[in-house]
Amino acid sequence: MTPGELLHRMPPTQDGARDPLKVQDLALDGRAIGERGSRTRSRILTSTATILEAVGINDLRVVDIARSVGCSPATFYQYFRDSSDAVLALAEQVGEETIPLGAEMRIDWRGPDGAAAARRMVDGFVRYWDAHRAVLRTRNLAAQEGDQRFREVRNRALRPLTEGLALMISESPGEGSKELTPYAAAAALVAMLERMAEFHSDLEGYGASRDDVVTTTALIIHSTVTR
Amino acid sequence: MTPGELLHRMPPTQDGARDPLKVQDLALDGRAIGERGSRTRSRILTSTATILEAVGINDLRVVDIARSVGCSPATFYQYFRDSSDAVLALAEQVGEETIPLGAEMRIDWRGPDGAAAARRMVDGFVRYWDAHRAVLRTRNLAAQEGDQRFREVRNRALRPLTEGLALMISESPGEGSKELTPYAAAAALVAMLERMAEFHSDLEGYGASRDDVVTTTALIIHSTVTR
DNA sequence: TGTACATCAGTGAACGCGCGTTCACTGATGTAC
DNA sequence: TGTACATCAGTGAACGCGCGTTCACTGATGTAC
Repeated sequence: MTPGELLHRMPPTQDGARDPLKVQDLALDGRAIGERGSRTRSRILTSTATILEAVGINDLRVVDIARSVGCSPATFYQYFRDSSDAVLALAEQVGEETIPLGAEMRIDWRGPDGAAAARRMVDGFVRYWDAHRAVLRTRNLAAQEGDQRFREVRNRALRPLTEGLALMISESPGEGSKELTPYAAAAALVAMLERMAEFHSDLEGYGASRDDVVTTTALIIHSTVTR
Repeated sequence: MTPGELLHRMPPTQDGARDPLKVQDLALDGRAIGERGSRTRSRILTSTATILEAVGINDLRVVDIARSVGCSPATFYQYFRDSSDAVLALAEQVGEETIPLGAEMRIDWRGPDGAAAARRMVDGFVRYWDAHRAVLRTRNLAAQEGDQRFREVRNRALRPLTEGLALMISESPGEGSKELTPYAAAAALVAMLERMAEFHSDLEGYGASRDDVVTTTALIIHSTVTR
């Protein structure tokens, strides 16, 4: 049973207002969203992702999304404010998936499995990008353009990595790490990691395979964090 | 004397065609650009840069540029195909300025002045970004969106850095650098450098000063290249 | 020095496309009794 | 089991804004003689 269904079966409260915690289950015109509605909503999201991949955010049109879903533009506006709102919802979904990558950082990277753990993290991150390239690219572009909503979604998604790395650096006993500002270094490494994940296939044109990119990136991160 | 003036005083060739090397001095409707015209062209570029800074490329309108220059939109179209064409011209101008940064890489970074040279390079690069933030941001956004013209301009501008770093890594005698793919590592480091230059002021909110960012970034680059 | 001519430079006003968005409506589904 | 009612869901068609772009034109400048 979906949350939508659940809400649907709940009696309205005395003044007709709904539980504020469930406010996300209201359509934008104030209707409650039932099972059928939430299926439509996710079909819209699926189509949005497909079109986004094909044409990019600048040419993403509500009319095209609606056509590809097989509904009227008016239906789209029941669920989303505009096309960027739908993309934001996609970015939020996708953002969740970084959490498992944070697990590699609870291993001691100075230990015998350290370099391998770093490599697993990088490899996982690149695979994550390969799976969601269009949405992640768009999220980052919007964030870079200054859109606060997308910045927050991005920061939240990257937090397991950023904080994991910053912690490692700050706890590092080595002499070399004294000069590093942990948070700045972590931000730098994550920035590098993201760009490599985004563009690794471009580098193949210059003779660096996907594997080379992963190895190289992991090595830089690992050695910076454990120096 | 500007190239425009020079052309202006040249006699037309027999068939009325002009030297193809001077084709950039023709307006888009085929007229030759004289002194007055090239002054107008650069006023348009100046206004474009100002507006770009204020509103970003997505809200950059030909009409607004024209108004701010004090001319008609039709005049704009004498010199540029559209607003992105003007931004491209700006990006080309600004791109030239990375050349001096490449000089720091002709120093031996393993030597006593190595770490300082790396720091000077990073510091110079951050200052370069501070001076041209709006144009560089826009150039990179367009490049990331896949616009080939902007990719080329960006790659050309970064080439002194990318190639300098790749060369250093490939010539490095150290054991650790054997695992690095020089070109991939150079691309990774430059990516990191760019993002730090772009966002260093954002990091101040997290307690990392501009100086911390420069030091940290320089350290990561230096130690990766000389390991 | 003056005049005719070629060429460079700039423009006002409008056309028209493309898309976002909404309105007033019909249809589908669930529930109470 | 049937019927009335409330509520959820979806829509066709159109309005209208905002901007890119162009046309047919006037004005400015330089040059030949």
